[in-house]
Amino acid sequence: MTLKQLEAFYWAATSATFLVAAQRLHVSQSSLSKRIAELEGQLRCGLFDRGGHRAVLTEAGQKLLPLARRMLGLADEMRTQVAQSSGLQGHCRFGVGELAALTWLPDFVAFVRAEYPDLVLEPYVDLGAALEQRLDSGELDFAVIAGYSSRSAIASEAIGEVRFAWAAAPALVRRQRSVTARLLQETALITMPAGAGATRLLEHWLAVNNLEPGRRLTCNNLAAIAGLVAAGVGLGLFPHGWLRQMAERGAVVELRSRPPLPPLEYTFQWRRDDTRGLLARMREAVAATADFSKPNPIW
Amino acid sequence: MTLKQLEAFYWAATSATFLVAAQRLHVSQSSLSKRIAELEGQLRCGLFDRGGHRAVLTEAGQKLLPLARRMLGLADEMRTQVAQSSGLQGHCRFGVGELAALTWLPDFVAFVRAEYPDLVLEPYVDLGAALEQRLDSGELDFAVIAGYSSRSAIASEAIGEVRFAWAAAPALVRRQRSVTARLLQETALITMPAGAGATRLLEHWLAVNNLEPGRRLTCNNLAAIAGLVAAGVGLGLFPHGWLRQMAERGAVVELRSRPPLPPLEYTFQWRRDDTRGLLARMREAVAATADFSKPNPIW
DNA sequence: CACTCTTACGGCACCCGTAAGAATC
DNA sequence: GATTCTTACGGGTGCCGTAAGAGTG
Repeated sequence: MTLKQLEAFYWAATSATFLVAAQRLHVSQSSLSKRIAELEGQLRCGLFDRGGHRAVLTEAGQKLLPLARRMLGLADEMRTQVAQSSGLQGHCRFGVGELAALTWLPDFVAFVRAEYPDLVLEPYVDLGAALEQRLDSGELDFAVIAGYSSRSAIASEAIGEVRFAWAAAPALVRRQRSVTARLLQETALITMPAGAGATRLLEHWLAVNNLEPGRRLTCNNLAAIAGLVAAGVGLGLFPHGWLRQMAERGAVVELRSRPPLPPLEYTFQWRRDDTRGLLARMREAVAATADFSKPNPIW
Repeated sequence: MTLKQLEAFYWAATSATFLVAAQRLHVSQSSLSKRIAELEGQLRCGLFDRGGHRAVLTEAGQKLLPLARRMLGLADEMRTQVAQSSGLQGHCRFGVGELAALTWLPDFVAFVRAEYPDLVLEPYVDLGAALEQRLDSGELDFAVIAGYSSRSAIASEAIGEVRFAWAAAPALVRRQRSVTARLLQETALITMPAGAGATRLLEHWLAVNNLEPGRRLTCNNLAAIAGLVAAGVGLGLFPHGWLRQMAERGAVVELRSRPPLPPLEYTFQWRRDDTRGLLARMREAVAATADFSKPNPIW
């Protein structure tokens, strides 16, 4: 019996498929399968029922799972308590919403690289809904996205909030500086796809205020949206701090709306059953760098 | 980091020397040393201070030790709770006093082999005092010997008692059937070496009753002593049940003493810091077979 | 047919044991 | 010099990844 086997078992048991678990551990799916088979041989009892389409834990496997979890937790504790390399090591795969990817991500990566030089970060950018699903399936260690998760297996903790403001090209709105029903009707509204936090926020605001935009244009890339807005294609929605920088260059002007958009709450989300010390450290690191409104330095 | 490394560290830390730990794990001392060095490399911190003659735990090592203990305990738990081979496996090295080796040992080995077919037993026969020392140094997992240990690191639990009786060749005592001061003076007293449980019991009895034997003859082999007694060389001391069988064949006769010899208490002894499930099982097995008075079947 | 897991197999890396070396008492 | 631990070095085993196979929905 080896730690590798137990690690393979743990991730296989808590991931959607063996393949997902294998990718997480950075081994081939074949290796992971063999590690588990080896463990089953050692314990002389099946841990997975391979009858169906996907392998599912047997009774013995379910008994073993908490033990394996404690075991890996102990291994973690050894590394952090004893190792004088006070840092974490290994890989950490996490999800980031598009907006956070363009504002907060560089700070976060820099912070973690300074704090834990031996930890390899693997950010994955996608919509919040997709990230939640990947979190649930075991592909990600954590995610930083807008709103709270509705899945019971996923825990969410508020980490910060972002204030959004409307933006448009100066030529589009001339001297107008507020969002009116008529403006919305006459111009396109450029947003992230449904499922993105900012879009959910916007939809809610529109419904509550009984407004409807004339044309909708969605794009899954916030930087592209900024370009579209600056080009006068339509109205956009951007974090406050970011928008200010764009406005200073005269690329866009900021518009006010009545009522103003509520702030969008960002949360740190992780699997409730994942008790590794890594997560507590990452939560701290996220909180320490939580400024989602900051303009991206490349702009 | 592997379980083998942690196992090596644990036994090295709790044994007198690396060599003892290596013998316990059935690997070469070189391998054990390298496993530990490897672990130190993984944790990036020294666990042993090799400055002196023997390696001694550093502060980090002392912090790691309880974690390693819990880890190995968990591994044990996995094997016993999950494995359908309901039994223990691996090696178990234990100490037995000479007397118990000739009476109780065969029963015990048979019992354990039936109950735990995958467990390899390695009995080591010696005097109680020597066994205690080996227990302390980490060479033995447990010992079954007379009396309680005085070492603080060793725990003792009463397991059973043995009643002794005097024996002599019929020709030596003629019609006399009791041990008198005169008989003791005139004939030799054949005992196990000092340090054996029965001998300690006897010394105490002699001192309390203010008696002194004429000649002493010690032998470290109880079977040999039986032969000597049967040959009329002197008086001997044997477990009650065993003596009865010898007496039935007419080889010896049983003598009574006033006051009679008190029973000799046998204990199961183990290292207080050894919390493996193996030990609890072995304690049960010892208790289940605790008949130290039974005649040896080979007689 | 797409997906998931297992089996076969060649290659490389790691770990073991023997034996010699360094250091302590 | 005896003991304890480390280092050097061949040899074998075990593990990995690629690729093909078997079974399910």
